[in-house]
Amino acid sequence: MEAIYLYNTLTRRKELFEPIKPPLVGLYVCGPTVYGEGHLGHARAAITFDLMFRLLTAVGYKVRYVRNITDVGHLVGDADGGEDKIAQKAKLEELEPMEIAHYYTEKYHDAMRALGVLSPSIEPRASGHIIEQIALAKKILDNGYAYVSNGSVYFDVEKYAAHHNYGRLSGRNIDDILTGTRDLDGQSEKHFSADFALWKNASAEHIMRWPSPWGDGFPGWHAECSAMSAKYLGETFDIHGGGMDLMFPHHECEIAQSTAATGHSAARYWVHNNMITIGGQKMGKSLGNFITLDQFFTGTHPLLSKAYAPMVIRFFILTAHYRSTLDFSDDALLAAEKGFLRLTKAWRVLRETACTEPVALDSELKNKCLAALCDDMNSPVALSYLFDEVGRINSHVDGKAKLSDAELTDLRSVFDLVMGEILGLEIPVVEGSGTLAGVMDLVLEMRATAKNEKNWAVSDLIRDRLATSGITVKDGKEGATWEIKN
RNA sequence: GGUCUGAUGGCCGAGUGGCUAGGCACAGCUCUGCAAAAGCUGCUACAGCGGUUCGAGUCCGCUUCAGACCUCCA
Repeated sequence: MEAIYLYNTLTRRKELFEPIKPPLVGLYVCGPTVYGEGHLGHARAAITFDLMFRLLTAVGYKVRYVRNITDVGHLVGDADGGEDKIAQKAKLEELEPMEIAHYYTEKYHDAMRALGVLSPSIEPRASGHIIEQIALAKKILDNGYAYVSNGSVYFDVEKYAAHHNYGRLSGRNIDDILTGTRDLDGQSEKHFSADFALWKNASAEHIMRWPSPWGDGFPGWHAECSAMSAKYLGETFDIHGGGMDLMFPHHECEIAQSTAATGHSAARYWVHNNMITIGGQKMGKSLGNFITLDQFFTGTHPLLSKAYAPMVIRFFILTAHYRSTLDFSDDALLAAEKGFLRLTKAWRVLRETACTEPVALDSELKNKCLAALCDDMNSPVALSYLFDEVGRINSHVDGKAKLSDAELTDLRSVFDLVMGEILGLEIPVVEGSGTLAGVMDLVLEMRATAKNEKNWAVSDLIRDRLATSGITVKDGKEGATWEIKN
């Protein structure tokens, strides 16, 4: 099995990945809070860990990939009167909270499918695990790391910090956290503002509520991931992933919760993807500078010159390493689209000319690509190796430098494996079948006749009119071919 | 203010001290009736200043600039 190296946020260095019980791997990733449209940032997180899921699987691991849906418990503000995001939106639109959650969950799934993101092994919802979250809060209470206050349960950060290292994931100093947060107004339910809710008392008008030993309420945001990861992956598991912006407080609190409940932290490797920026600034809800995935797919945003195929978005994201910020611009996307088209054209050639039988290969190209991917998922480098082959493939098509059958087969299996199986890219569908294909055959035949008669006026007219309709004619050595420009 | 990251050619973006990442754009050439497509060739950058080293984009220090987190955020 290929050795995989991953950058572990916990140790701030690249480490050899060693699962607890090979070949099993437990992977937990924070999914979306379903109260709004998905944007490019959601795509990046999903694609990053989709790549991890695919890579681990491809090298032989048996992965249980758990990615949650947060449909309750995510507070708008940390103030004591903080309202649940989904409940707030529901009130605004006079909908049942679950209608909101359902609507955006469906939209999220649609977008993920389009982006080639595989469905995880389990996709648990926070609202379906209230019992587990109550149990977690109880256990932490029993262990003395939480307190009940006015029907809510809060995690006692100061007490926890006295025995454990609170802040080790995010590199935060507990003294700074505590001294900086002692000045609470007397109204607060919390002892310190750094304390966070494990369970939240629901006020009379609050629409999302469940019974608990402390009265009606709802679970705190951080509790769900600890509860669900423990339920499906066990008290300790291999990898926990998520966006860098979740490092603090969310992931820090998760570690504290698990440690307070079980005596040890749950995940061994913490992996964080970086942000998408726009004009050098983080793309995000709070800044209001995000572009939704629907807008990309339809081209309906002032910053977009056109619609982009989901696969182009995926390719664009994979051209950067997951731990670097990736700056979005229409120009960058345009460039990515052209590059992607060039790469997939070569891939299509391989699909059409090379033998379909899978071969056991140990080619240099495959090894190079796998080595790059296994080195902390360096997708841009793997792609650069594939690009190196495009010239050879095109020369072969031009008849300038023939590739042997063995070479073609080898190239095809590497492209299928690396581009398809691991990077999850797909060749865009060309509607070159059925009625249209028949008509095009006829049109190109007529044009060929005109060309033979040196009737350039007619042949050029055909070509130009087709171009107006979005069809590009390309004259090759063995006759003309066509494709739909997208 | 605290903590942490980063600064690479026209643009995007890799680079684990030692020969050219790659893509897009651009220029020239080949092919072609013309064009498109494709191929070939060219384009050698690492914020600034010091230091370590036989050798630094890559390590160390300082400076400048940018960003992230410290509230919700993928």
